[in-house]
Amino acid sequence: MDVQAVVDWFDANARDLAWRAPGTTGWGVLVSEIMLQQTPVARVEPIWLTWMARWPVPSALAAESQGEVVRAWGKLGYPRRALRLHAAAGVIAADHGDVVPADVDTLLALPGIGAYTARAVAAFAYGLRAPVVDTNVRRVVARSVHGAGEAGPPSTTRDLADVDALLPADHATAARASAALMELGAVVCTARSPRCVDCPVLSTCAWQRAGRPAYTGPSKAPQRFAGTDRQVRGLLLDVLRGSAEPAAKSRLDLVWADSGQRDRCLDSLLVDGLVEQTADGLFALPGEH
DNA sequence: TATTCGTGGCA
DNA sequence: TTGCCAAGAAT
Repeated sequence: MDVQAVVDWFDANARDLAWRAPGTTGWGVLVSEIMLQQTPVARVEPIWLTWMARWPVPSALAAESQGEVVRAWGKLGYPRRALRLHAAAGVIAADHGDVVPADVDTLLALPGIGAYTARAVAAFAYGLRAPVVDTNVRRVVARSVHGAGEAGPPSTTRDLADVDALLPADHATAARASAALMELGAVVCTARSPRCVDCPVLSTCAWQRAGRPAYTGPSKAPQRFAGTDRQVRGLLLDVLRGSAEPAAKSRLDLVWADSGQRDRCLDSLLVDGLVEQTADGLFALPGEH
């Protein structure tokens, strides 16, 4: 595919996202990438702005209690991300001079940072050539290169190689291309109702040339939520987020009727370190009592 | 490799 | 109304 065409399109059409503002630090990029995992841009932006004002450097976040960080995470979802980011900030402050590393392998060693986030930070914060593979890029490659309606099951090794083959040699342009491919998937080459009329690589798209065939690969497991432990954990944690003082179990019991599931979920929150029990048997966010 | 882990908007 | 989807990581 013609990656340069995507970069040119990006130059003219990039969204004006808060973390793309000139002067955003590696820390700012890292926080944005963690928050954006499985979470829409619109929900992240206000929280990110709050965090940057409150904790402008890793050591500032690391000095905060876990509970306060979980509370400030609000309803972004997957609150273990907040705990892991807090832990990563501690390592960055202690071992890396309070500066987010630029090296992919060093980033990968930090809690909560995986194959995507490590390369996203290297590319977007430091302008390095690193194949950034997220759900958007996987879809763009599946369509424009492989002619498939959507990406098949992820394979880090194969996905990285696919994107690596597309990136130009020099760091700055490659980093720009990584951002451009993601943006194309997020704005034009979307999962449903792709806006192909606006696509900068329409003329060379393998999926388009094949007549936009429907996806034929294995179907992904349906993503349920209602009635799951995820929902119950969310309800339990929401009580503690909204409470300045530790709460009695009787208060937590109100959020879900099934006591077996309720207790199992509370226990898993304790195991995860998202909730702590005080000496007098009450429940609270960690480190706040 | 397949599951688990929140939350909410939208077609 | 409800299933699908949203810049994944850890296990």
